[in-house]
Amino acid sequence: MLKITRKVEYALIALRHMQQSPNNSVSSASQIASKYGIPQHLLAKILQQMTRDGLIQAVKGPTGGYKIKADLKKISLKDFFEKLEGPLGLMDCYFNTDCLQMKACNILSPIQKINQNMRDMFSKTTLLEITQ
Amino acid sequence: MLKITRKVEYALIALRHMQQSPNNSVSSASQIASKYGIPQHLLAKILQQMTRDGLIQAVKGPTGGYKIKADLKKISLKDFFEKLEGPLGLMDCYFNTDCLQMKACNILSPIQKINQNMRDMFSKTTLLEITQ
DNA sequence: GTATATACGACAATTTTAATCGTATATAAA
DNA sequence: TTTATATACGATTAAAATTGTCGTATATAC
Repeated sequence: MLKITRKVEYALIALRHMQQSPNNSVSSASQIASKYGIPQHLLAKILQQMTRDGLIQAVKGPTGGYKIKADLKKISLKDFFEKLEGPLGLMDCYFNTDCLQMKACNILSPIQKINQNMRDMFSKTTLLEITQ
Repeated sequence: MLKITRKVEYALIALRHMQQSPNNSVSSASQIASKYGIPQHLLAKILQQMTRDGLIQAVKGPTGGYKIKADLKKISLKDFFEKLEGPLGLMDCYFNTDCLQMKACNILSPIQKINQNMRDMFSKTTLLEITQ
C-alpha cells in the first residue's frame, strides 16, 4: 500500500544517472540497466515513454542513447508520477465518479482532503531536487 | 500506485459508521457490510483485526457487534495504516536493508526524504479528523 | 554491410490484493 | 436446553495489477 512502482523507481534512477552524466552526454539503456541491475528491455520501454513525454531525448544508432531534455526544476514530482502512472490519488473515486457505493460512502470528503494533502506534497518537490 | 487498499478503505468506513452510532451502541459486521456494499466475510475479518489491535471492542452473540474502544484523537492516520498494513514507505528499502542493488542505488537518500515527508503528513492527521 | 542503438506491441510470469469457504466458539432469547 | 445469530480465524481461491520477456522493425555510426 502507498508504494511507488518499479517503473517509477527505474525512471528516477535513470534520470538521476543522466543528470550526473558529464556534459549531458547520452547514456544507453543497456549501460544504465547493467549498472543498476535493471532488466534491460524493461528499462528501454520506460525510457521510450519518458521520451514521448518530453522528459528526455533519444539518439538512435550506435553511440546513441538518452539524455535529459526537460528542465527538471520546472517539473514537480506529482507531474512526473502522473506522466508515468496516470492520475495520482489514494482512491480511484478521487477521479472516477462511477463508484457504485458513491451514495452510501461515508468517507468521501475526508479522503478528498487527504488526497489533496498528498497531491500538494508531491507538487512542492521538483524532479531536480530528487535527481541532483 | 500510491493507493490505499480496500482493507483500509473498509476499515475507515466501518470506523466512521461506528463513530456516528448513537450512544456508541454496537454495530454488527453484517449491518455495516450491507449498508455500504462490502463483502460481509471480508469486513468481518477486518473488524476482527481491528479488535486485536485495540481500536474497537467486540461483543459476541446475537445482538452483538463492534463498537469503538480507542480514543481516536490519539491515533494518527500513520499508526492506523501501519496497524492494518504494516510499515509505511514508498519503497520497501525504507525498512528492508536487503536490497541487492543497495550499493549501486543512486536514489536512496532522495527517496528517504520523500518517505519522511509522507510519514509526517500522515502522522499529523488523527483518526478522529477522518471519521467525524 | 554490419553491429548496435531506439521503438513498440504482444504476451507471459509473478506478486499482491480481494474475496470466499469452512469450522469453531460465544451468547441472547425462545 | 435448543436455536439463531454473532464473532474468531485459518485455508484456499479468484482477480487484478505489476513486472518482465520476446519478436520484429527502424535508424545510423563505422
